[in-house]
Amino acid sequence: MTNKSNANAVRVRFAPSPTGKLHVGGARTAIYNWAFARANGGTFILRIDDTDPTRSTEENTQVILRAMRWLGLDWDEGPEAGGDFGPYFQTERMDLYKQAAERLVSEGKAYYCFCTPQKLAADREAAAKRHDSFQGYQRTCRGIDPKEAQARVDAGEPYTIRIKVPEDRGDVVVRDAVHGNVTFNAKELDDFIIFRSDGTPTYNFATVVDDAAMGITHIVRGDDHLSNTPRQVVVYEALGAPVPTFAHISMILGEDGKKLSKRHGATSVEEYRDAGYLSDAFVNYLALLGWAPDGESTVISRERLASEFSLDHVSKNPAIMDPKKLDYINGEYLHAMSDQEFANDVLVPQLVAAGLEKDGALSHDDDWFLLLASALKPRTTLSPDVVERSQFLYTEDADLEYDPKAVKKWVMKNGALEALEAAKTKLEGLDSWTPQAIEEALEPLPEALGMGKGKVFQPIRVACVGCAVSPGIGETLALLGRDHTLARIDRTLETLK
RNA sequence: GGCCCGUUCGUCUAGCGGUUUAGGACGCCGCCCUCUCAAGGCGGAGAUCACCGGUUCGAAUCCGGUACGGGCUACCA
Repeated sequence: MTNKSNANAVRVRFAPSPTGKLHVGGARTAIYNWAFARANGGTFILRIDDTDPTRSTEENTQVILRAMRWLGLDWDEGPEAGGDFGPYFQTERMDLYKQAAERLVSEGKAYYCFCTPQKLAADREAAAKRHDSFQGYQRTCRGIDPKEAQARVDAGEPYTIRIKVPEDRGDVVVRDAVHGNVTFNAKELDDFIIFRSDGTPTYNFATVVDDAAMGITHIVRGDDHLSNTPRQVVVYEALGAPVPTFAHISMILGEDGKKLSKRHGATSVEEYRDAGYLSDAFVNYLALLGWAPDGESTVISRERLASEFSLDHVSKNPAIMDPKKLDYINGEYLHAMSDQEFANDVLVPQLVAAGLEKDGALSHDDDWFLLLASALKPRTTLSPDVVERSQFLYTEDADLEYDPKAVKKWVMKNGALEALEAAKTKLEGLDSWTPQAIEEALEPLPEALGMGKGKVFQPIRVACVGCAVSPGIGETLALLGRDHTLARIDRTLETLK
């Protein structure tokens, strides 16, 4: 038994803020974290960063957990899973942040600041007016004697806590698995606030305290955080914690190349689920939006993703979401299913959801659903597609609506009457009502009538389906059943006479 | 304003100094199959590798600059 040494064990985390639903960008970040953990035999942690009490809700947390489960991204530590590094909600870790901040103050690595928001705004404005290249905090309170500061705090004066960026820190090099080394000069970093006057930690502080405490080794997150990373590195150093490796991944954009938003249509994971996308296909598409194991693969299994994923093949530039390709991949997954799987997992549930079938009291036997599944599967891109294509099988003969164009093109033509009558005669005499039997019965008709195949089969199709599109004529009529088929042919013949 | 990041077919990408007339996939177009629609098979169009310089015998690949796009610079995350 070979055990990876503990020191090298990969620990990654996905830390969404429950300020909204899980959107596609977040989902991809989660997928990369998950895949990286799995590919390296590491631990995948889910942490809820709910330090913003005004925007975080319990409902959003539940939506995120549900989305994660639907995506199939199982987490080893986190809400519901537990773990040795909990709690996994930041709101339950408030004491930790306070202790950490106060420890830094006592060690002289952070200090109390009494500047009012008004003063800060005025300073900023003045710096801008001077065209000062540095427009951050002017370090007004940095020089206050610690004893005096403590006295003011004790006297009840409002304060924040700011990190003390070391004067001589020089270049801060962020080690990034996607971007390589990114160098920042510490001089450009101001002494930013790590603890607010209301007693809550800021993101750049809380996230570092947690990532350090949880032993996170690789931070995979959106590249909107790259510019903040040197600040976080300073916090790691103040805390005396090892600095993890980073991997900043790009944004996902809408078709117009702009940030994904409502006007692009679906942006949340659950919207895609509800639209009928398969979890595997969705994960597949998102994983390959910014990562490629090679130049060839388009369809990649979850297993391959979980074994081959690596950070150094993650692309640096933003990716535009392509709904057409997502549809294609979804179709690939659908078509790869067996007829039985398709019937059980896609067809019947969709028919039930649409109200055409009743769960537990299906109107047809297994063979019928299997036949319908085989007929519809190659024609399905999104699961709900099956409903519309099955509709003609669930409509009363008398209520079937006919597409006027199809009728005009195929039924109101010379020969259609003869074709329908001949088909009727053939079908009436059939003793086996299977696709094969039906096709064999109809197959000689075109020649016998001296007509093209389309001229014969299309009127039958339109008569029985109501439109010019359906699976093969044998399958279509077999599914419809003899009685309905003949009734519909009769009804059409009626109108022709 | 300052700092940081990015830029290969319409889109996702392969490419890590010579094997490249830049490969694959989606989409698009055409053909085949065919009773319709799909699926499937075959083929095609589509990228002066953002631009300008430099390094090199040789650059999409390395370096510099420019342009354009994005991020950060908050008591948001």
